[in-house]
Amino acid sequence: MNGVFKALADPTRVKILDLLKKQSLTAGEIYEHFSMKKPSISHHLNILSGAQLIYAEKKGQFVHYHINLTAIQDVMRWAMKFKHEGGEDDA
Amino acid sequence: MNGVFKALADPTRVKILDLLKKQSLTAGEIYEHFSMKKPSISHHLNILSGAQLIYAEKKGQFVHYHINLTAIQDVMRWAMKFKHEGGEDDA
DNA sequence: GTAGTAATTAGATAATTATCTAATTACTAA
DNA sequence: TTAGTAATTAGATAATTATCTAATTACTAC
Repeated sequence: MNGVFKALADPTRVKILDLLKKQSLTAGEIYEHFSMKKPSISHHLNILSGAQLIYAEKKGQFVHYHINLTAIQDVMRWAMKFKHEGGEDDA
Repeated sequence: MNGVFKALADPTRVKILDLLKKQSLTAGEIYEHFSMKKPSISHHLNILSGAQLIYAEKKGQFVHYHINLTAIQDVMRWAMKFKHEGGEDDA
């Protein structure tokens, strides 16, 4: 989970996730939504991929990025487990 | 949410939350579970407080820290909303 | 008040991370 | 095979963050 939280700790990356949950996009299309340079976007995409929050699919010279909701579900389960199975003294 | 994710992005802080979900502890008691120095723990407690993940209660010369499950619930809702109300094209 | 303990604040340093420019890889199309 | 486009990698720099020591604040008890 640490990689996921680290990935989510940057607003640029959360914004990328918000874009990708609406529709899959190429690296270039993602880039268009930001004011930073392409290599910086690549860097963020790389961190998101590392955390399994997105995955890449190469098509010709384009790289399409897709959301991976499994990782989001992991966050949900982490929070749920924390909240409900949290402070038992006698497990 | 960004403050919360930033707070969760450090393993020490998540471990503190794990301790506090079992029971409330003083700063000193929390400190005992780690190998780093007290001011570093203070720093982490401060970040967790800032993210509303914990809150402090001063009692004499001790400061008792308590978990705040509301912030955890916010994480849960964020993930749930992301997952389920996510990619509508026509809202 | 003075000594002792709990905790934080201040200030410095080291480690990490975000961003940039320049160079490179991979593919497309004439 | 050369020119053009998409994307990443390499390497440098700036900003942020984690940690430390030293100093300070706040409280307790004699």
